Amino acid sequence: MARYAKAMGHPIRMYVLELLSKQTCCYSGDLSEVLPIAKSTLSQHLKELKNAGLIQGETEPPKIKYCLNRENLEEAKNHFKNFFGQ
Amino acid sequence: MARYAKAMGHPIRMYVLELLSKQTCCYSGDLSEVLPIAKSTLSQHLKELKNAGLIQGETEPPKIKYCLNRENLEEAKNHFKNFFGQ
DNA sequence: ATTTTTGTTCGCAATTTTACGAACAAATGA
DNA sequence: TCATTTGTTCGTAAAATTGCGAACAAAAAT
Repeated sequence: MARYAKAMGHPIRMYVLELLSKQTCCYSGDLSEVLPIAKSTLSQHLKELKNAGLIQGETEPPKIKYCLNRENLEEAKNHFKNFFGQ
Repeated sequence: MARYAKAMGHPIRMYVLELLSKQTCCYSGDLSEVLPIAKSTLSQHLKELKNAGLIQGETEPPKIKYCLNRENLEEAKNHFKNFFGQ
């Protein structure tokens, strides 16, 4: 759970997650246009979200389509639900 | 929300929070006995949890009784609930 | 064949986090 | 009064995080 929380513990990453929870998928290029950070920085944040298992990237050359990792997100959800209580 | 998540993003801090959610309150001395870290390190983690608004310490000389900050925890809960959906 | 688009990786620097022990402060107990 | 208990703060060190631009790679478009 701490691992999930840690990944969620940055505004940029939280922004990405919330966006994805609203529109199923997105391209990192779209994010890059909106977010006030360098492409390389965004790439790192996406990598962290991926490593934490919260998102997954489907390569769709030359772009990459990012989606939530529903399975792990469900697991995370249950952890948080359990902790906070209902 | 990222702020709450960040505070929850460390195993020691998560351990403290889960303990407090099970037994309403505890003394940091009790934690110190169980956790494999120095007192000063524990003190720092508790301070972070306090700064994030997740716990509060009631001074009960010479000890300090720590409890969850129910109000803020409720706020955090709602954020997570909202994010994860139900 | 080149150029463009898209995104990653590589160095690098600055900052933050994590952790420790020593020193300190406050209240209690002998 | 002096020692003990409890916890914080300080200084320090190592590691991780955050962020950038430059260089790179792969596919698409011209």
